[in-house]
Amino acid sequence: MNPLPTPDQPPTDPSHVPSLGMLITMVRSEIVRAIEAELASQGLDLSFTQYLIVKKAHLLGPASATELARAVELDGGAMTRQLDQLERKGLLRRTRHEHDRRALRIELTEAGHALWQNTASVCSQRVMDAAQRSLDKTEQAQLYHHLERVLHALRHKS
Amino acid sequence: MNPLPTPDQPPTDPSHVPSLGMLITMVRSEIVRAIEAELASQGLDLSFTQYLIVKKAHLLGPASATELARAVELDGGAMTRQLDQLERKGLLRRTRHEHDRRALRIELTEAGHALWQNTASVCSQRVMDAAQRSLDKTEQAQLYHHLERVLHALRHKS
DNA sequence: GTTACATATTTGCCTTGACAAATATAATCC
DNA sequence: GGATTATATTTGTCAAGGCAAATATGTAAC
Repeated sequence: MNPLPTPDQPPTDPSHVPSLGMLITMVRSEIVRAIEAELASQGLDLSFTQYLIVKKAHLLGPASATELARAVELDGGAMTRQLDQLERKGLLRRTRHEHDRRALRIELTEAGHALWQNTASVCSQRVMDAAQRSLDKTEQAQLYHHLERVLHALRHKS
Repeated sequence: MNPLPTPDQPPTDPSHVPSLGMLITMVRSEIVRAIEAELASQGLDLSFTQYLIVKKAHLLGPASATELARAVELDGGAMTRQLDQLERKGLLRRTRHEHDRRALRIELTEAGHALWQNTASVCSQRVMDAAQRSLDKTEQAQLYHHLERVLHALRHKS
C-alpha cells in the first residue's frame, strides 16, 4: 500500500539511538580519551585519574588523602596507590599532618605545580573547549545546569 | 580597605564547583549506582554491564558478539567473559552463525526476555525518570541534544 | 586514665576491562 | 587452488578500582 520505507515505524529506531545514559557514557569516555591523548602528545605520562589528582591538589592546596579521594571520587585504597605513583614521579609530597598524625598532608612539588600550570591545565582546557565549541555560552550554561539538576535528582531520590 | 569578605574573588570558588567533566562523571556514576541498586532491590543479580548487554540483545535481536560489544562500548575480550556469565545465568544462548562459522549468534533465552521485559526495563525506566524529573520535556530534549553535539564535537575534532 | 568508638591510611583480595597474541574461519588475489 | 589478508572469538596478562581487614591515631564516655 505504502511504498515508502518503514512508514509505520516511529522516526527513531531505539536499537540505534543511544539512551541518555549511553550518551553520557560515551561523552565521558571521549573526554577521558581526548585528555589522555592530549597529555601524551605533550610528552606527559599521566593517566586521567592522575591528571584529576594533580588538578585537585593544585586547586585545594595541601590536603589529606581522604579529601583528595572525595574530590576526585576515588576509593581510599586506590588513592594510596595513585599517590605512590605520583610521588615516584616527583609530582607531589606526602608529609604527616602536623596536628593529626593519622592524616597526611599532600602537596604538589614545584615540578607538580609547573606541570599543571604549564601543560596539563592547557591540555584539559583545549579538550573541553573543543567539546563545547558547537554550543554558545547560553547553551553551555544550560547543559551544565541541566546536568546539575539531574545529579541532584539522582542523589535525592526522596 | 574593603571589609567585605573576598571582594575581589569571583563568586564561584573553583575548588568546589565541579567542572563539566567532573559533573558528567558524577552523573554517570550515580546512574550506574542507582540502576544496580534498583536491579538488586528486585532480586536481580545483574551488573550494570550485564544489564546493558541484556538490553541491547533484546533491542537488536540475534546478534554477533562483536555487534553487541560495539553496542555497549565494551572490549571484545571482556564481552566473551560477560557472555560466559550471562549464559551460565541462563539469560542467553550462544550458537554459531549459520553462514559465518567464525561468528556467534547470540540471543536471549525466554528467561532473558522475560527478565528484561518484566523487571530490568522497568528498573532503568524508573531511574531515568527520577533522574530527569526536575526537567520538563523541552529541557530533557535540550540536554540530550547538547550532549549529542558535545559528543560529535569530540569525535570530529578536525 | 581506660575503654570504647571513630577516623586516616595502608594492604590484600577480587573483579573488571583494555590490549595483544592465539586460533579458526572467511574473503581476495594471483 | 594456494597464499595472503581480514574478521570473529577466545585466552593470557596487566593495571585499576571497590571492598574489607589491619594498623595507627585521635576523641568521647565513664
